[in-house]
Amino acid sequence: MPYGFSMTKKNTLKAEDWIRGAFRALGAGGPQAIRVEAIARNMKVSKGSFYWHFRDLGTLKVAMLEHWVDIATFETIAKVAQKGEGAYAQLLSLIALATGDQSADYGGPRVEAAIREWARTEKSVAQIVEEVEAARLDFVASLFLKAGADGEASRQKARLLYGAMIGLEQLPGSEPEQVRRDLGRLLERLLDNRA
Amino acid sequence: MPYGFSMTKKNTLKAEDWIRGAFRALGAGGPQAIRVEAIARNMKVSKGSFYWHFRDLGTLKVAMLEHWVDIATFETIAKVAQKGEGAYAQLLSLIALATGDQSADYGGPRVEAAIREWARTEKSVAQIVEEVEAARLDFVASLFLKAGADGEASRQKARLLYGAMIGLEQLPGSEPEQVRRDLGRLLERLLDNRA
DNA sequence: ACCTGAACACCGTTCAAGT
DNA sequence: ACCTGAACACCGTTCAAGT
Repeated sequence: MPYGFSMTKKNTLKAEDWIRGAFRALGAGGPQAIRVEAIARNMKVSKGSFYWHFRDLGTLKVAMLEHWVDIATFETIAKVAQKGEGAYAQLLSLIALATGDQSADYGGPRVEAAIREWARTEKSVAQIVEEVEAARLDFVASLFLKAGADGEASRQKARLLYGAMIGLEQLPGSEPEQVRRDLGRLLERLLDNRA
Repeated sequence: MPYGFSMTKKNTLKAEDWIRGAFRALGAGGPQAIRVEAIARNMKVSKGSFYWHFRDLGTLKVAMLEHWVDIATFETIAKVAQKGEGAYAQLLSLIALATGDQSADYGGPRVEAAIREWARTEKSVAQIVEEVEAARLDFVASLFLKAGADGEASRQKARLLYGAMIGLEQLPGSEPEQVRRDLGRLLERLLDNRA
């Protein structure tokens, strides 16, 4: 059995498994669904287990946000940057990363929306989201720059593309493929140096 | 017995008594101290009583904020406006109202600070506080206008006085009389039309 | 090392029953 | 009309005891 799929493996958890479980709860039920007891129930484990891995609920939340910052910003940026096939291909793969992976453990549109909702009610979270957003915009702008736009135009195009990503994902009933197609079209318009 | 002081009266409460109890909790323990059980304990009454007066905790919170808007804005403004002894006296009585009444049931610096803290974590509250702040600034500016300042200067002076009120009150260990004296001095400088 | 299970001290909400 | 008291279904946290 070469690839260790998910063969029910062992039943001992790591802190990361709790973080994964917490993200599932966040994506499914929003920020206030991050509760020790409920997550434990879903993981079919006693809540006492949680306290072996974390000091308390606050620590888990901080860990979640750190994780999210890494995955949702740096790791994604790194993945796209490593493709190194030119700006257009990189922008396309960014769109794919941002719209896909609904089943992803730590991310995907559902978690993104939940974190935005979280930020609406907790200022510490709002601050983190703001920073992530700035980093993402900078990165997208850098790709447009590489594609030939000048400084100001690249930031403008980045805002349009990124704004559309957020907005389209939050449109009720928008399917991932639809969103990806729309974003692809927008991207073409933005790269098309007319107007 | 002409004046009904607080002769332990009867023991039947009204919705308003719960609101008063909730404000005491807010002033003493901050926004997250607004809990049915804890307030009931302090009022020496069963928490079941609460549910005769309010549908749920959320309803109480909404009622508190409505009350606060009335008291902290319109009622104060009305009180000051009715003095009608000229702008200077009105500004002084505004300062007295804003700095005094630490023991007030629904207001005073302590509650003001707690509500500001509440606004930091709940956006609906933040919005209300913003509106109240705008109304207060408008009113203070109107007094400076009446005192002879022109439009822009009156708004500037209003911001300075109101900002100082908030800031001085939050200074750790600042006594009400000290704050009132400082604000009085600032007021003189602001009315003094040099500079 | 990792987890269970029970315990503790809280919550909000409901509701029959009392006055 | 207003309140009590108990009940229910939750919480977070701790900790001895198990493996």
